[in-house]
Amino acid sequence: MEIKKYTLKGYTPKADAPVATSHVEGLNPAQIQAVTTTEGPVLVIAGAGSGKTKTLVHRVAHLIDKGVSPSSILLMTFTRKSAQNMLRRASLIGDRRSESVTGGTFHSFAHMILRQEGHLLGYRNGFTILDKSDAEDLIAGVRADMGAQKSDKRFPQKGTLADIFGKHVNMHQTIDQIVGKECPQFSEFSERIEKMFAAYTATKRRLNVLDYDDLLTELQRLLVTEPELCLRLRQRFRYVMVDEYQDTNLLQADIVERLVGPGGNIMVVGDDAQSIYAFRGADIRNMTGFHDRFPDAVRIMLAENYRSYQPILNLTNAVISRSRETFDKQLFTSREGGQLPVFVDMSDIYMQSAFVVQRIQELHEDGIPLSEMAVLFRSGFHSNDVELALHAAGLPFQKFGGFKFIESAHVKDIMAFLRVLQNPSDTVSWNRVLMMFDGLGQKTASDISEQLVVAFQNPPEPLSEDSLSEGLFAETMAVQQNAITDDDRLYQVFFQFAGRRFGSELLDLATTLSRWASLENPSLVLADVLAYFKPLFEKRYDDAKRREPDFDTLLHLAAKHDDMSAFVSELLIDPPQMSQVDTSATGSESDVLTLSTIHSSKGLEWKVVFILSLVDGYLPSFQAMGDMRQLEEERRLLYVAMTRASEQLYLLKPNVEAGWGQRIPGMVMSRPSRFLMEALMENSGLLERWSLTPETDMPAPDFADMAEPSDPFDSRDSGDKPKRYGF
DNA sequence: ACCAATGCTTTTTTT
DNA sequence: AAGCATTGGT
Repeated sequence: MEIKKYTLKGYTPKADAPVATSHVEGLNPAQIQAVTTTEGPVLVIAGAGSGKTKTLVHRVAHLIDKGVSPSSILLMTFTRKSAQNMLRRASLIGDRRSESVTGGTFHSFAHMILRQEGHLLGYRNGFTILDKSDAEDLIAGVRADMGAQKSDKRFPQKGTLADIFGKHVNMHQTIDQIVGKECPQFSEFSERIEKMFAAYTATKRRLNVLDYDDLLTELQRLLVTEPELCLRLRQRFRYVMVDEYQDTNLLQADIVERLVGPGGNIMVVGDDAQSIYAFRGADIRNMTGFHDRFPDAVRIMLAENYRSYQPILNLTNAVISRSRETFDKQLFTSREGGQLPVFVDMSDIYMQSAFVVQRIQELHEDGIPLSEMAVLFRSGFHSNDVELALHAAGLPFQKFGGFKFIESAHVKDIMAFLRVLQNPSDTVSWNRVLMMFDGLGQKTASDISEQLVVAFQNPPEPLSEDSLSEGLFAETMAVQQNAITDDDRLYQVFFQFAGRRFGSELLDLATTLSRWASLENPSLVLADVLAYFKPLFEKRYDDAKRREPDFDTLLHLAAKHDDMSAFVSELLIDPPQMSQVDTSATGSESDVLTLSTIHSSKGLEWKVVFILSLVDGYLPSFQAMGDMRQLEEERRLLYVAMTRASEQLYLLKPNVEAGWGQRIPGMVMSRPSRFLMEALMENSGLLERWSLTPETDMPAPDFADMAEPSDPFDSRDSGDKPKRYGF
């Protein structure tokens, strides 16, 4: 008889009685050492699937069990979601106190501190966060102000400038060094670029905005310039743990070091073989040089794999062992059996989609839930065709990575309204809002927003400084300068434009904004904003119908917050990573397939994993070819993807037309990823090859020209019979 | 001078 | 799908 599950809403179990047994049961010796070495610096090298999360979870529980206050534990993870997951798990084996552990990303932690202490650096209360494209817009403004013509191809574009600035702050190198290394063709401009960086930084201050990198640099500045605060934080967070340490950059390591202080308790966990974020400044020396920073660090290695069957590990080990760098661990497992990873080549991506759909349906019918299967790929758009096929087949899925909905233009429009409420000096958002009106373009918009900045930085009735204590003064100023309610500064500025085509709309906007500012609840404000925005929206986007469902998504997110500013900033700092959901088939979200970029799949696992388009040019990607270090990162990317699988791994290689790219148009990429080829040089038996046969009796495509003779994929020397696979 | 519509190109990966 | 440059309209 089947037992139906029934969830009691609003009911959470009482805290378990304190467990007498220690939190080391079911752990191996290395894991136990990691859990129980609580004092001093500890470096844990944790291979893929080695129970890293479990170890961290047990360590939190163990610390609390020992009497450490949960509020003195800080857990830094890659996404806030994974921090929450861990703490939830810790509460299951320990007690609910672990839920009050502080956990999150570097950025969210920095944000939290800056909201509390940012005034020490001169930030006003409602500072807003610039995402990448906002930052680029602002940089474009600076670039123009400093006399670079837009069309001046010889001077770096705004995106390039943003990259240079980002690397400069994250990698502890001068702009000149970065330019020389990353884009030597711009070397002659490095002085001007440096000046622009200074101007950009000054502008952000003036506008009371921070970009992503500022969250980190400003936290660092705070720790340096406010020794008292630094000490206070050290005393508060006595036990610091950092997950995915291989993907941190020098700036983050510096923050950790200051936060921990000499003699502090720090555990970092990472895997040098899974470092995949060097492109944004991650530096593996944080791990390899950990001993130099913390000379008495204890080093622990977790190499036993509890996730995958041996045949999968054999292949992943072969892939990573060809790396230029040396990794001193080979994963092993005691999980017996398991099937060989499967390699399938196809004539095109449509065949690939058909295979994915059909195989998933079969496995699903065999009883594997969709939630235990994932389709992984290098870049967001690689899954486009598979998505169509899944939709047509009625298979529900969710997609992670690639384009995020928070970045789409219409969502940014909506958020711009909320952001000017929070920070009336945010000209980037003002420009977005203002340009929605007919007859109001870039020039007028930036004129108006510049006036607004001035107006809001000079309150109509300045307070006399000596009448108030210093602290109270700062606080009052902050409130004054951010209040859009009950003052006529908006009207004063907008009124100058009353005669223009958009004049009446502007005055209406001022009234509307004041009304919103008086509402507290994010859901209420958002609902009102959406109603106001809708006519503008429909005029602006000819595909408005397709975009409109996002209104509901946004309302849904707003409902989770009761504070406006928390809603606005968290959407940027901790964006919902899901970029697309298709549950049209079932209407429910209980059992859905995962599609994900490899980057977003980090730390997760599935029984069955498909890796799409394992073709040279996609993985490794074209852009990475020609640079040894980037190429090695691509290899590790493949390693990460393959080690997500616990039971079945399917490697798919369609021929791909390089339609749009830098490369020769019409070129067909048909060679399997070089990393696979290399891995199979010594032992081609690590894989099983399937060949696909169309249901109709069409002649099989000819792959003979795809491979060179020495190629392990050459069908001429594959002795075993290819498996027939019908469509 | 400024705005808006059009047509071309460009697409890694993410906090 | 969004950015960029061009062009035509006010």
